[in-house]
Amino acid sequence: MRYSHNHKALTYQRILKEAAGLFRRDGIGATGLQPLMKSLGLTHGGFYAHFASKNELVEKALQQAACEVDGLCADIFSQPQPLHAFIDTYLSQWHVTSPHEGCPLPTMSAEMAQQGHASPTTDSVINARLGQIQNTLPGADAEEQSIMIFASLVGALVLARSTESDALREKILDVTRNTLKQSAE
Amino acid sequence: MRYSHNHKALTYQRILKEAAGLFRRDGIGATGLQPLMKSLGLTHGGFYAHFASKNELVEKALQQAACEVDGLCADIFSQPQPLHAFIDTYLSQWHVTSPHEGCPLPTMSAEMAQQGHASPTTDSVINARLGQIQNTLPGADAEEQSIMIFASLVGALVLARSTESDALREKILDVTRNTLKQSAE
DNA sequence: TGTACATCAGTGAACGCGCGTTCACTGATGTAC
DNA sequence: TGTACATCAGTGAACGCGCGTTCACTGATGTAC
Repeated sequence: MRYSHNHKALTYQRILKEAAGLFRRDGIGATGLQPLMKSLGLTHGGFYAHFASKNELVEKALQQAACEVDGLCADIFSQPQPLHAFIDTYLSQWHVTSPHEGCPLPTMSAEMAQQGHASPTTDSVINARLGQIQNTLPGADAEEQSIMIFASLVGALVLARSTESDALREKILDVTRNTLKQSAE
Repeated sequence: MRYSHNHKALTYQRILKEAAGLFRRDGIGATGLQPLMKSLGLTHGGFYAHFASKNELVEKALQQAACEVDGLCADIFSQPQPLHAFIDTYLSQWHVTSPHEGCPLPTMSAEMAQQGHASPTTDSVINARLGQIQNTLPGADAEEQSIMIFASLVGALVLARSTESDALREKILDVTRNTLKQSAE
């Protein structure tokens, strides 16, 4: 082989990682394969040595983003993260201004659904988040509570990212954060 | 003048209405001006007799969508709609499958924010919905409650539209609907 | 009433551009002898 | 150790296409005489 035995696998991962970021930050449709490959110092023709089509990349990038966020949500020792920490992270300034590193549901999955390319990965990402929240809840209605909490988090994040006024954005984040945390005691 | 004195104004409104629907259903980037004009039986060149650019249309279409939804939310006698009715409408099967007629926040505003084209209209749409909910609430913390309720609605709608599994979608909608309605007594 | 003219909403070809995709090619490498 | 060869990740020109935008134009109309 021309390069080290895992050179191609490394390039594949670099493409995946970059795409997962750009798709979430700029949108899938707004991210061209040409600029994507160029940002990695490669030419666009080589893309098809790694993926059959842009659609395949989109699917794989969603999985990649899901894994990144899974890792981000689990703490260092793979213990369930306390609920208040998850809430703080999900509604942080960082998450609002860093969609390229954040939850792919309000960005990639929403656009994929709009284009009629729903993916089972989306459901598994939703279920992963719900399960993660559920694990921190004691009661019998933990599943219902987890859905309410996560829907609030997603909605507040979407609204916060859409607002132009800093005051309105802060109010949405603060109120949602505080209400969720105090209702969880 | 060539046509009736308000012919141009009518065409303007037809473009606006069609765009407000397509932008919400397919996305702004995925909606071309050529297909848009063609779907009205017009040619694309005439577009610029009505709007200076696609960006101007986007801004005006967001306002149009906001007005449509305002009208949809207010009841016939312009009385505030009962909260439970608003919740039922926002989380209805109809709203999930008819983004072209629904709230422009999870569709247009989210994409506009992603593209760096935040609009004051978005903030006013958010404030309008919050105010509408607030009017149905008695307590002193009506503002906080309205934010929590609306964030939950937006999040549940975004998640429901993204899911592939009917069961998961129904569960998200049902749980959010029921929990919000019973917590509002 | 009949004719000439000015208006202007809408036409459609053309512009440069970036898109996703294809493909004949390159050239640095590991392998075989 | 030295040379010839096969491999194959990456190159870059080219494809047809649709995009947003421009512009010289058409032709049905209301108005003026």
